[in-house]
Amino acid sequence: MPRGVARDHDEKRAALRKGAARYFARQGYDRASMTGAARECGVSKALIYHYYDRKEALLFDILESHLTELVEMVEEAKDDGLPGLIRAILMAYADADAEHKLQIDALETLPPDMQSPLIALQRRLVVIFSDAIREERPDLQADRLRALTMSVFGILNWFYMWHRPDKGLTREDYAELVAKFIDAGLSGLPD
Amino acid sequence: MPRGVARDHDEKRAALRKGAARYFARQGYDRASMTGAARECGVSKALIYHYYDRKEALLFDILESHLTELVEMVEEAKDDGLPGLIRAILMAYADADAEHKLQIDALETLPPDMQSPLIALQRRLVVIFSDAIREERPDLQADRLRALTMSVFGILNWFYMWHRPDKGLTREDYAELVAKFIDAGLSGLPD
DNA sequence: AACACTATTGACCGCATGGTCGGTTTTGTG
DNA sequence: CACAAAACCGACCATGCGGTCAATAGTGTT
Repeated sequence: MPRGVARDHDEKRAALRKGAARYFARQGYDRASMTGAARECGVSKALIYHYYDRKEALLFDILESHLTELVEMVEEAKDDGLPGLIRAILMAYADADAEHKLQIDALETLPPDMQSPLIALQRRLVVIFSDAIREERPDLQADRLRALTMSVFGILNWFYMWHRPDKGLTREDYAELVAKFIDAGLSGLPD
Repeated sequence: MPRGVARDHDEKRAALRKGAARYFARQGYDRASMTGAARECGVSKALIYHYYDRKEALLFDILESHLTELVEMVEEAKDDGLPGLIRAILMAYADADAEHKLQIDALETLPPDMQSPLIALQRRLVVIFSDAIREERPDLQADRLRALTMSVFGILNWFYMWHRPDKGLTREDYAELVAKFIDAGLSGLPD
């Protein structure tokens, strides 16, 4: 047996993921070209096609590894209650704004069979949050629980759209503020 | 003077806007082709270029007329307090999910000089909401006020991502629920 | 050292897309 | 009615893109 993949194969792939994610998020996945992604990573386009056989495969890898990490972090914070979850997810985005943006607006460009495992990961996040909310308000009907859960995700997912790291509240401060806001909203809700 | 534009010129343009918006939102603006938009509207591609000289001009018109309408409706509800605003904006989206989706994820594809008037319209919405929130909580510091305002927009803007018209709460029910949630959140917030 | 496979590249291809053009039909105006 | 411009179309063009290929350089294994 002559030789396997290089020892740094995984690191190389991770570097491509990171660079491509940054570039994809900046340009928008559809407008972003593979040539551009290659330039951003400092390699040739053909090399990317050595690691990934399609543009979609690269996007899939970016999203899957991001979501997997997210699920892990959130699962660890599962027992800290809703404020803990909010903090955990906002912190997990800290160095992954690009990946997060892609998750939101490029996932649907993938064909259905590539989407579904990613949607399954998203759903795990939703369930964890939903459970935490139900813990605070066990009296909520199912459709209201769902609506409130999605509202919380709205707050969280919108964050990267307006937050500028060098201006206004820090991530930590925002996590604290919004956790209190949501807590107060849930416990103050009539019914 | 031989003849001006047709009497139904504006209606034709509006129909193109509507059809194109639907198609653009479904496919994603970047993936959507002008040929496809033309097919959706039942006209030839060349005809669209008779009304709009670039793809971007069509998108701009869609977004501008949507945002203008939105600002109008929200301005009318200005004095109904935050719950009234929330209801107004959710209702305004009712037949404009496509336009709304485009506003969120295609605005940035426009060149800066086309973006800025649209951003100015968005900013008017933000100011109105921000004022309404300040009315409830005059004690909030500027950066917290901003953070909470954007959180409210997060909730509202995320709505179209998860809501299915034929399932779960109606728009009205959701507007009511989320208005109470936000109200409770604001008034329950310490400091 | 010899080998076999990986890592890496620049040049290339086919195709879809945004946009144009020349033309025909329709219609308001004098 | 005449006629000029608007309304509308099918065919066309140039460009940029995703993806391929043939070839070279590098490296772990025997």
